Amino acid sequence: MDDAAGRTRTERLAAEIAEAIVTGTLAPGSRLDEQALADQYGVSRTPVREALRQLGTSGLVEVRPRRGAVVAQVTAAQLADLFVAMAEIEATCARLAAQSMSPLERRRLDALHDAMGDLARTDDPASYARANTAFHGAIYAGAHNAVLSDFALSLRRRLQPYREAQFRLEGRLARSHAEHGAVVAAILAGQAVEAHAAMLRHVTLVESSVEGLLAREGVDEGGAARPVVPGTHGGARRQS
Amino acid sequence: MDDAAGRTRTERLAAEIAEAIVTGTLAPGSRLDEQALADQYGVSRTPVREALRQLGTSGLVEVRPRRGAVVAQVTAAQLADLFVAMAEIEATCARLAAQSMSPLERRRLDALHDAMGDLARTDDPASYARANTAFHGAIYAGAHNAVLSDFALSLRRRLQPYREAQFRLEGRLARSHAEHGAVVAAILAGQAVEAHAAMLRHVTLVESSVEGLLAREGVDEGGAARPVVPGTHGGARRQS
DNA sequence: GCACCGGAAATTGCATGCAACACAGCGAGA
DNA sequence: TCTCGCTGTGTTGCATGCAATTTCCGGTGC
Repeated sequence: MDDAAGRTRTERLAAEIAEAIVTGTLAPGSRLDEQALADQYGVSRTPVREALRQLGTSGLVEVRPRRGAVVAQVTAAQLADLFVAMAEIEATCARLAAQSMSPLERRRLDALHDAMGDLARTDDPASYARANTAFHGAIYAGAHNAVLSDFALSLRRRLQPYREAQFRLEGRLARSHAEHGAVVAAILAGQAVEAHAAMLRHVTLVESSVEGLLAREGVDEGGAARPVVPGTHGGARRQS
Repeated sequence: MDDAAGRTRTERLAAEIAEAIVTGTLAPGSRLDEQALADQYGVSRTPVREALRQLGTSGLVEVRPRRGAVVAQVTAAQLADLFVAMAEIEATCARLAAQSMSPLERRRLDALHDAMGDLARTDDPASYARANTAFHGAIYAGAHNAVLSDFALSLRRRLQPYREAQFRLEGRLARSHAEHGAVVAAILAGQAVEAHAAMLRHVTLVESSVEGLLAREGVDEGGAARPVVPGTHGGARRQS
């Protein structure tokens, strides 16, 4: 368990806290008490503070000067912005990928897409979700632009709690795979405009699918300031 | 001078160091010694460390575990990535702005563009640069998407040292204004695709203009790992 | 009953101190 | 002469302690 691995405590803390937020263990809006976190992870407040600042700039937590940090509250409006931004960035990556992916990258993307077809047919949401991350990651990488791909990855992380549940929707896997098919076809053919459009459609559909889920969970979508709670994934343990 | 203004030392430090980097006072690659910065600003190492971490996540400085922080070195390849990303994001914002700007926002954008015409004709690079920031900011805001506009602003900040010089190029102001004209026309007409294309063209032209400048300053553009130094703007003072 | 105000507890912001690691310089051996 | 290892110095990482601010809570006046 002691995988120090050369990294510093601050880094490990940032990673662990981020993980806890992304997986839903730390619910949005919950207070991040420095001393409590320090006790919990067996360190002092200093590395905790640095980790929180770091997560603050990346948007996962909100640090209010002299008033402590909380897990970032995402309102419906902000969630919509995040999804729109995600869709646009992904679509841009897809367009660039269509223009600049190497033949090897294209073959690998095609193979990955094929493999996901099997997962969709056997209806294995967990495996599909993992492969889905790899699929989109391959397209980010194929854009050959570190800045865009970093941003896409960070957006994906921030949206993680909200998109996980949707793969369990009936038939979502098959539809997702079909949408991917359009993206892959356009990229393989080097059709930039089509790749952009196909990806934009795909991610927008994911968004509406998530919105449907949230609405079903009783989230008032019109309300502006009300925070959106992601679907509960496993026990949301709280520290006393 | 003591404008504490409720903000914490860490925040002010982060802002000041960022300013120093953006304006070129702190040259890329220069070491950021914690104790030296602490002495320079009359604080202890703790807020300096936190500020550096913060700037680290936003990409302005590079923090290497146990090896100190340096002002982010931007290689030619990374600079190209930054400009491509900037162009794509700006173009996306322009497309969204064309779709969703309010009539009031459109009128203001038009007025701003008109005012910049005068600045371009009287050839006032400093004022034009300020107005230019406002112009692009108006388009980010017009996209009505906080995530995209934040990202665009942060990219703009990171590229600031590299784009400042280009307004001094002969005739660049007039050309910039003409390119803006195409963007504004498309946005006012609600033509999303044209707005995207016009903005992409504009920012790409800025990029090639900057690349021309850098090449003239003797930067080996083919070399991968060699860092690019921005044009010197004023006295690059060093701390002893 | 409600708003306002003052004091105590809690929590953050920051300074300081110590230990661990990185890097430079020097000397011994091949 | 070159390489390797050792030691010393400087810097970073982290723990701890104190001061300042916020927040909570009870009391008072309206």
